[in-house]
Amino acid sequence: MQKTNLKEIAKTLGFSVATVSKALNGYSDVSEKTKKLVLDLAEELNYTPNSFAVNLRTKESKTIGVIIPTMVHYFFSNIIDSILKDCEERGYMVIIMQSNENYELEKKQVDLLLSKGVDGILISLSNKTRDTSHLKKIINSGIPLILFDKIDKNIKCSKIINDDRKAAYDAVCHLIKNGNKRIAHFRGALNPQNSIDRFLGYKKALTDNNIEYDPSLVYECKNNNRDDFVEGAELAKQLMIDHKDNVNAIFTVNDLISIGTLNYFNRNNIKVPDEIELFGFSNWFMTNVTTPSISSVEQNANKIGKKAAEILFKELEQKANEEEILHETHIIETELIFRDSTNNKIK
Amino acid sequence: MQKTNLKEIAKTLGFSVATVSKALNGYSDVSEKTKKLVLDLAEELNYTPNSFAVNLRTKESKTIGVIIPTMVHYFFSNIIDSILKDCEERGYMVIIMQSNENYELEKKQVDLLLSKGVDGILISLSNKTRDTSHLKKIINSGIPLILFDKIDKNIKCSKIINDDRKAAYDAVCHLIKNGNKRIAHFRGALNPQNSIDRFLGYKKALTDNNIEYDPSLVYECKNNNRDDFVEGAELAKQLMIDHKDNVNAIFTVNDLISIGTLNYFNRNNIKVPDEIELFGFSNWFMTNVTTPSISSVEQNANKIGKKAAEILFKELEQKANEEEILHETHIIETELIFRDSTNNKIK
DNA sequence: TTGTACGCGTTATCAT
DNA sequence: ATGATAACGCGTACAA
Repeated sequence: MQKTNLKEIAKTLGFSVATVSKALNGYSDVSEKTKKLVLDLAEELNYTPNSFAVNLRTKESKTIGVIIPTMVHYFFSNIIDSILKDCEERGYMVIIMQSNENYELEKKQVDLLLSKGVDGILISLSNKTRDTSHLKKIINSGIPLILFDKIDKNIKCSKIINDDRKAAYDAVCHLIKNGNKRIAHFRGALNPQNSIDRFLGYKKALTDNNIEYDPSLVYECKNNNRDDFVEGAELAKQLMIDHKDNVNAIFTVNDLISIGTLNYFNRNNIKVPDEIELFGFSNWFMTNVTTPSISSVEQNANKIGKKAAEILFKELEQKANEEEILHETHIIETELIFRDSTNNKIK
Repeated sequence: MQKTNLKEIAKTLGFSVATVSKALNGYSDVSEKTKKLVLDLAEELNYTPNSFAVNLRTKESKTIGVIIPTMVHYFFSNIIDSILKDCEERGYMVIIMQSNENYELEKKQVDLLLSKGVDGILISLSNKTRDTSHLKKIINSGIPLILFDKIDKNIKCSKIINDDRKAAYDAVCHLIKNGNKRIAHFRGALNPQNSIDRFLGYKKALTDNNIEYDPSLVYECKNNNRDDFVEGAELAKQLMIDHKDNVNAIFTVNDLISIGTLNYFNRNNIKVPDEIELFGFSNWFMTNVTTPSISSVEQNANKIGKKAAEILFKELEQKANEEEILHETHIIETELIFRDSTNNKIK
């Protein structure tokens, strides 16, 4: 079964290509009879327009591009999940690329997407991205760009983020309200903005509550992803060596580190939350099933993805209508999820 | 900065469009001088060919489509990960769609991909897919189709799979060699082929070792994904009620169920592996960090993705050369990973 | 209501 | 070595 085209249909029906095209696209200036004739034959021949030609003609591809650091991560895969669903409903397709936290790759991928003629681009920047010329290139091309989660504040485009600093602040305040004064922080690497913001939230919570900030209680996790578990356990061990009886709680930059930490405590008979409380970040579903379950921060990844898509389509429409495009920064609310790794008398 | 095209370059340089095109595409019949002239100007103007036009002309899009049941799953996200990497290297883009285990959606997505003019399609079928007319449509369109993991044996195309039955067989044989005779199986839902095959492997291992198959030792997990943890714990509880002192080991259809099961045992002071041994499936990284760690089956998701891409590109090339396309079924080897939830004296 | 004719940007053939 | 021209399949302004 070969693909038919307008010419074929026109020829067998004795009409012109133009009439057939109009009939198929629901133009009003075509008689009901011929319209039906055309539609029926098109149906029968299983006609689908050649998108290459349509793209060339209309200059849009009904395709958007997404660049993320990695796919193999529950946070990002959830974001992608909702982006896909949203785009699907609107008849758009999604091209996904992974930067692998590699700036050069990210740059190359932007070029690829641009050359491919996508209608819009969503990016969560790699940790190594400093230079943003590639982003400016997108904007100069007149293609809507939305940054999410890992953003650059100086780029003139819409952004969808969590308020990491506030979320961390709230989590640590909860630990403080529980009566803890010596609160450690297993922070992320030094560069990523999220990691910085969570650290700053932690610090501010302390000072706002008149607790002296003690740098020796802050440990840095350098690894990524899967190794976080191991590093969480190692840091827990080190923390016990350094501060044994002088620490009441830990706030970790992500859940896997928390789980690693918990694992160390469980193995060494250190009672959570009685001897030490634990607060994670991201509300990965596994935190709900550890023993004890771990309190964490829900980031609402699905909402981030959904909002990102929503704003993109809004800008696409504004562009089509030649309206002015006003960029927005949306802050997706986070929630504290209280579980058994913290005392929760006061909420 | 507006997009330039061949006409622009040709005009400002005083050449014809044809010459410019040739120069850019490295044809030999163009003088070095003009070649350099063209390339320099193209560079300066930041020329990139309009892919819509290229697609229309060459009839290929350098884009492939992938349909999977869900993105939010470590197995699939790992497969996607390696597909993306492979395609990237070859300058191809990847459109990803999620069927959400919904047949109607899967069918619609195939149509979308076809209408979009992708050069090839990779699919892992939804559990509900019985009718395969949409797959035949792909084949009739002359577009290479590769099925992976969740396949339909009757479709004439290349396939990449694990040998689930053998993997399950091997795992259960290991449990038997450890001296266990009463081995339970927490199987998956009744429909999916993987779940059936793992069950059959379990059963065959028993009979091959002269152990009577006892249906009351087989429990069905009906849930998907995240709830598997909870169901694993519930089934463990039920198993203890039903067979308390008359069961030595459990083989579960996936790791999350194993983890749920382990969690129940840990909470109830049932020693793994001393009182009961546990074998999972998929080698999710979390099995390595539970206490005790859980023996599991490595499926080599990355190899599956990589091989799927490799075969696709091979067929693409064969098609381009008008060679005959011979479909292959590749079985990606699995490995037993022995950890602390089983006794491993004999391997 | 229908058809003619052109253009979208590129590649490829065939002259020159 | 270079260029004129057709073609890919479609949409649309304009003429009929």
